[in-house]
Amino acid sequence: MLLLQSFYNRPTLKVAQELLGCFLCRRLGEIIRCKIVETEAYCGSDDKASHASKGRTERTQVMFGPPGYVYVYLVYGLHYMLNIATERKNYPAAVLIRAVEPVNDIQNFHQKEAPLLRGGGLGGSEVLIKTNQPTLREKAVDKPNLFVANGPAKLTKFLQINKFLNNKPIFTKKHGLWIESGEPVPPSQIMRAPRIGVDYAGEYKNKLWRFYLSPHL
DNA sequence: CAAGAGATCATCT
DNA sequence: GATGATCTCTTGA
Repeated sequence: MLLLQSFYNRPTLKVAQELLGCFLCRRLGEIIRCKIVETEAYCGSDDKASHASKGRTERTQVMFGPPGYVYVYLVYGLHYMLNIATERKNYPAAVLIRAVEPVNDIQNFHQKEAPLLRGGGLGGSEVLIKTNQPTLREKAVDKPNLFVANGPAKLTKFLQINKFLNNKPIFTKKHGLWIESGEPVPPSQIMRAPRIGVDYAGEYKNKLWRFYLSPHL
């Protein structure tokens, strides 16, 4: 079932958790369906880790807009991040999608990306996969689905998400990017942790606003 | 393994 | 002019 705008018009911490287990869908010729396994919440102007803490700017206006709109921006000059605005208009908040697992057999499409799995490093979200261990490398070859998109920049690259999707609604299939509900995840399966890369955020750096499902290898 | 650096640019001061 | 809501590769123990 397609998630409608009302789904996103709720407290961001709740939306971030309920997105786990849902399916991020992208139409690129075929439809690629990916299970969402890691998210982060960015809540309000007081949240020093949030772009919105600097006030309303051209870049951050999406976060201040109505719920259910896509916020895509470039970090470190090369990586796109995928966020979805949450809560009411004028309350700046969003959920960052940090990791997904393609449901399709990725060998069937995206043949350009597949070679990266063979030789390249793994990296990715530190909680999901701990780096370059040979055993994990072998599993990556064996189960590429778990590794192609286990990081916020890796998933946007894999799904070809860039600035063209900025400010587009995700509660319709019109723009080729939408989210479908999945089996509800029991609260006991949801892990919490501090958000990544926000050491500058004062007291907010310690907030446990990152949510993920335990990796299954 | 852990730690560090490089890549590279839109955005904001 | 500085700075990242990152990833990958290299180095060195």
